[in-house]
Amino acid sequence: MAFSSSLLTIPPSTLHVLPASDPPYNLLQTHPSLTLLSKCKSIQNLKQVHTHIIKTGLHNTHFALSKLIEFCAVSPFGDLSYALLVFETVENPNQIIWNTIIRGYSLGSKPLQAVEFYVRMILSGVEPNSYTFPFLLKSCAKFGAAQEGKQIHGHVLKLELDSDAFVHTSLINMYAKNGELDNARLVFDKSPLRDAVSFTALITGYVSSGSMDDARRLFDEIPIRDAVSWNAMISGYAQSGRFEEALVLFLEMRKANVAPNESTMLTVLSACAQSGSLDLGKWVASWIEDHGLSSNVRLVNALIDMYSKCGALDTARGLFDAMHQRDVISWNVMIGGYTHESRYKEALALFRLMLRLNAEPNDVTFLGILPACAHLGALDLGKWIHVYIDKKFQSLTNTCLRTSLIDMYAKCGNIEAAKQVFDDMEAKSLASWNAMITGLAMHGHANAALELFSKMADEGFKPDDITFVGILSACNHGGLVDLGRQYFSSMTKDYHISPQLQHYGCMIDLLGRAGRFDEAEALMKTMEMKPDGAVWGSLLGACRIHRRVEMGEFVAKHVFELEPENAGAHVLLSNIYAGAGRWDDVARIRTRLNDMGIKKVPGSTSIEVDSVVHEFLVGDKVHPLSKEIYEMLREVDRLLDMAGFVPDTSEVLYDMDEDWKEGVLSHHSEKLAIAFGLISTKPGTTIRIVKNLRVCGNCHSATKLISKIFNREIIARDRNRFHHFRDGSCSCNDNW
DNA sequence: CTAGGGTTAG
Repeated sequence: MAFSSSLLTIPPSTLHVLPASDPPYNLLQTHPSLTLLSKCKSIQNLKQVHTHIIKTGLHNTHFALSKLIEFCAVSPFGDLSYALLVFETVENPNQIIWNTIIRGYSLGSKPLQAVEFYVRMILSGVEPNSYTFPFLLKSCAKFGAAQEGKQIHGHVLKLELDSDAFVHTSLINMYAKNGELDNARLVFDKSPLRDAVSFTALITGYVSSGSMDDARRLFDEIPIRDAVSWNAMISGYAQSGRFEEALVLFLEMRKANVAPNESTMLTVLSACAQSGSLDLGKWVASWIEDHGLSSNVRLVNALIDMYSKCGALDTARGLFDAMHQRDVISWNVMIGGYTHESRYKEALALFRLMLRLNAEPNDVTFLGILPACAHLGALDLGKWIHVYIDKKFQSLTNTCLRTSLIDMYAKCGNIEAAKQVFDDMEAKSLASWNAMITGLAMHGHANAALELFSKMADEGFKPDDITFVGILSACNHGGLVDLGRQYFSSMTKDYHISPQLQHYGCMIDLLGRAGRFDEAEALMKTMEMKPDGAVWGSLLGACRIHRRVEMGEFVAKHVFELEPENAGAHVLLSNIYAGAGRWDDVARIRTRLNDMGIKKVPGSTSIEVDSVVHEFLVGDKVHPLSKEIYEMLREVDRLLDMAGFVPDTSEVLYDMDEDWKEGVLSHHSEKLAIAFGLISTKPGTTIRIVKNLRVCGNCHSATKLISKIFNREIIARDRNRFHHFRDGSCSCNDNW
């Protein structure tokens, strides 16, 4: 504490205040120097006015000096240190001048200096008054200075100022902000002063401590509610996730004929956004227009956010494009909207526009844009952002941002870079550990993931359900059946985490792959929830690996029941039939798929070259370098053929979609992307591709060979995991 | 010269 708190226990002296010796008030008030004061926009302006005041002899008046000090201390264009310089020149400053300096401190970043100044005021013999305490108490509230606040409360009582409405409310607010709700309540209950303002101060205390029901009881007692009281309650509900109640209260506010203001609408729009209440959101939009607030940046930002979260992204973009002025939040909201709706390419495009317009991105921008990089595999852009963050946010140890970088690097295939960021982090969060463990799991580094898990415990972190999804998927991708079982049981027994669908999914996938169908089935029977399509689907995949036709039929029935449109499952079943040479059944499925009009999600593969993401569909001929790509493809096939590669046609049904008719196996999107990578990057460069579906067996075998023939490391992400192809083999050990 | 709220992005 910078001041001795014993000073505060000095009873306030009763020295009288110096009588004012100023010329008549109205003469001064209209003095040109003082009119100029209010027009000052910088400290330079202000110094000129000060000079003028001195020249005209006004500096001998308390009034002019107090006005000057007030401006310096309170105005956003002022300067508190200048106010102090002027203060020191004042002979016997009066109460107003002392109060103004205290007020100035209460607004600044070191509000406790207000208390130091207050002590100085008392020691100089000037008695604090009803104006002094609101500033002082605000300082204590701002700084969380509970002890000082209590002592100051004592002074208030001694001076019998607790009957002043302003002081009274300030006391309630101070206690409420310092988390001493009981004291706040005591002050409130003891006084007959019960206006909307003091009610609201206490309500806000309850709201911020999460006691919405206490807040509501008080709110219902307020004799006359003003907009601020309504806003406090509405935002309280919104912040505690009770959006419906927030919106209902807003409607009641309308019924009570209390005019909403900008704050009300910001809160309401946020609640609409989070609860998907598009209709009410639209109503607010017209309210904003009717009130001539269409160029209010904050309101329009909130509208954009509401529209994009309610699924009307293009309406949001229309508003965004029409804005004359935007701030960083406008950007961020729009980018976040695209990311949220999985429109990653548009998110990146908007980010590029942002940079072109010289708008400065901030941490929130990157939290929106890094997941988009991660999804698209845009490693170059991700790296650029990493450099940017290191340059601009060096001093800032933003754990979220670092974690987002780990996730981006891992999902873009650069697990080494992810590890580097992780190791360099000063303050790790549970999310950071989870991102790293999940990343290692995706890359098939099962043992590294498990090692990190034990290290995590050593450093005092408690794993959560997400950690275990990572751990179990590590075991799964590494084919570690025994360890998988152990971790699964440890999760419930040692960590008391009840398994969710994802955990069961990992385990059943793991057991199925290992051919432990009985055990997988037994585990499914213990599930307290119904297995979803993904769980049955992974079992179906296991049936394909182990050529279990009958069980495959049984399992597929369950998948079709849950997800009749799941084309992937139909394809899997047909592959199972194809594996058994049951071509009639293969044809039957093909017909059924056509009859049902089920469209297979088209396979697409993207590859980033020179910071541009190129996307390929099967048989794609729209790329500007299409001719060269297909030339390379022919060369690839020729070399594969020479190396004795025999295409595996057992999964040929992958090609059954109408659009795929012309696409033979060799024109799968991953092959196109690899061919493009081969012609557009220097020899020896690692090729990184991202596929939206699972890699087909044929492409997997072909890619292994390509990595050897062309001496390239090829890192491929499919919808489940990573494959590192190198020198003719793959990191997944053909287990995927 | 004073008190209560809201701050849309994550």
